[in-house]
Amino acid sequence: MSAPKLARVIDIHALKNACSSCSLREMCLPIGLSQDEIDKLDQMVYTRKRVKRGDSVYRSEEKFGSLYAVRSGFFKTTLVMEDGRDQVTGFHMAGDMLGMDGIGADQHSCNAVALEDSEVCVIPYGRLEELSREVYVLQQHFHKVMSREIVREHGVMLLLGSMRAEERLAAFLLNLSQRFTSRGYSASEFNLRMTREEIGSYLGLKLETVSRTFSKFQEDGLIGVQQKNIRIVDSEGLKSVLGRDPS
Amino acid sequence: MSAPKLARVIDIHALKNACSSCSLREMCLPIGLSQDEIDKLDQMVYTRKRVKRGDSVYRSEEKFGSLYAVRSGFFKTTLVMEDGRDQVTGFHMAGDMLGMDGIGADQHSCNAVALEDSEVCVIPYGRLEELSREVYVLQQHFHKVMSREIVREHGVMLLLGSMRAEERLAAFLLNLSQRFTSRGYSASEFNLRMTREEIGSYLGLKLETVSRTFSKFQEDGLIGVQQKNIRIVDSEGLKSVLGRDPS
DNA sequence: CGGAAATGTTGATGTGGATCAAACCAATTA
DNA sequence: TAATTGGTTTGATCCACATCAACATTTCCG
Repeated sequence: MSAPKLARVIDIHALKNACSSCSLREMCLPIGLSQDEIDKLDQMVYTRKRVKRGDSVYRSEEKFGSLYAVRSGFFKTTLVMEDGRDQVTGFHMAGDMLGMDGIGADQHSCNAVALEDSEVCVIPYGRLEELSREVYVLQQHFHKVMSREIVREHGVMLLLGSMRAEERLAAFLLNLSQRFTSRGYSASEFNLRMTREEIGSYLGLKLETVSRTFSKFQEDGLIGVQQKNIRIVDSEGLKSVLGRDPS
Repeated sequence: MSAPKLARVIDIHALKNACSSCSLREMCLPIGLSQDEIDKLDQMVYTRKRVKRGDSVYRSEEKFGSLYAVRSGFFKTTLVMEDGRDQVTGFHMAGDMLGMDGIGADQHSCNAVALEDSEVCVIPYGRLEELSREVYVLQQHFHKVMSREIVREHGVMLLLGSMRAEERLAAFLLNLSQRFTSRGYSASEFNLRMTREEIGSYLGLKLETVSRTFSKFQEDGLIGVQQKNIRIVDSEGLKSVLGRDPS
């Protein structure tokens, strides 16, 4: 009588951890894989890890061993200069992959910090390499994920190198909105998980400038701001902030 | 009498194009491969392409098909915004890999333009995928190359987001110097292949600021500048420009 | 060669965003 | 309910870099 019960417990546990039943499978590693192939993934991704707000998944200089797929929650990645200045290099949400910076030198080169209580799937890198030699679609997909990270960073470079404060913040909001949308959340209303200072650090601005610009957007009827809550009122207007000359 | 002659011509040609005899094999794809494996590479990299100064290897939106290893010469990669503003996202020299931005969306997302007459090895991406499924060391190496590109871009983000003009230029010069060194050229004297405007675009500065900062470094005895020729006089001094507060 | 175009330098002035400073607000904790 | 803490807003002022402008130098090419 107890054996079946135990079995069921294990089943439920397996189910909970499986890529095959993950709601993110369409935007995470399993994209395009057959059932067979996803089963292989399930064997590879055998750990889930909770990360409390403020804790990190990995830190700069730490030995690299695994990639991490964000299962739930919200992360920032940061770089720190010798003199202590630091910079946010990205914000990451469910379905995003973390840790690819570590492959090249076999140690991480940034910190991945949870901005709220979160959960990641641990993907042992050696296993991923193995499996992607066997499963073509997986190899292909993994390469795309890395490539897209490169392209994402290109975009940030453009933002930091060529845009004015208002453009940066507009681009930031539109990008967040788009990413929430593609995850099935509202495009027009969401909660920021990061502080003004973190936004500023990401955008190469000071927190006061971020705050002032939010206020200006609000006055101009583009958005509604109330602390961390953002409503996008006029998304076309926001878009038109990009690439319009200073006025 | 003519057969051997022809054969020799072909040999020389093959030799010229072969990864196995390439002087860059220690910093390009062949790193760590056995003779056997390099022979396979030779079959994959069967085209060389000359690119004249000003011409591009690929352009944004173009269909992606191959990666390119810089064999000789010097390149910049650039992004263009809708409104025409453009931004240099990198400078690339012998041994560097170009085109990885194209994998994710199957089309290139930047322009790769030769800053001097150059030569690239064409690496058909499908073949690279195939081969890296067979040859573990190649897979590993390719992943490292992509990862390092991510890390390089992190560095640029830090530079653009957190450094002042002098720091940016010092970091730029030190980086160039280091890359020339690792290719066997002088660490202390080299020729810039790009204009002040291109440097400025890369560093998020105007060309006038670049020019002024060069002059200042010269006055301070850190470098010697004569148009495109740069001599690094006091590399420790240059390093100390980084992360020192405005003075 | 010589003239035009591109590139680089330097000066004078302007400005977007940084810095400094003071409240304000929301969430905890006592 | 008050006190504390971390985050946000807003105003006043400052400065690093942009902009505008004039000129110098190099490169290109008929």
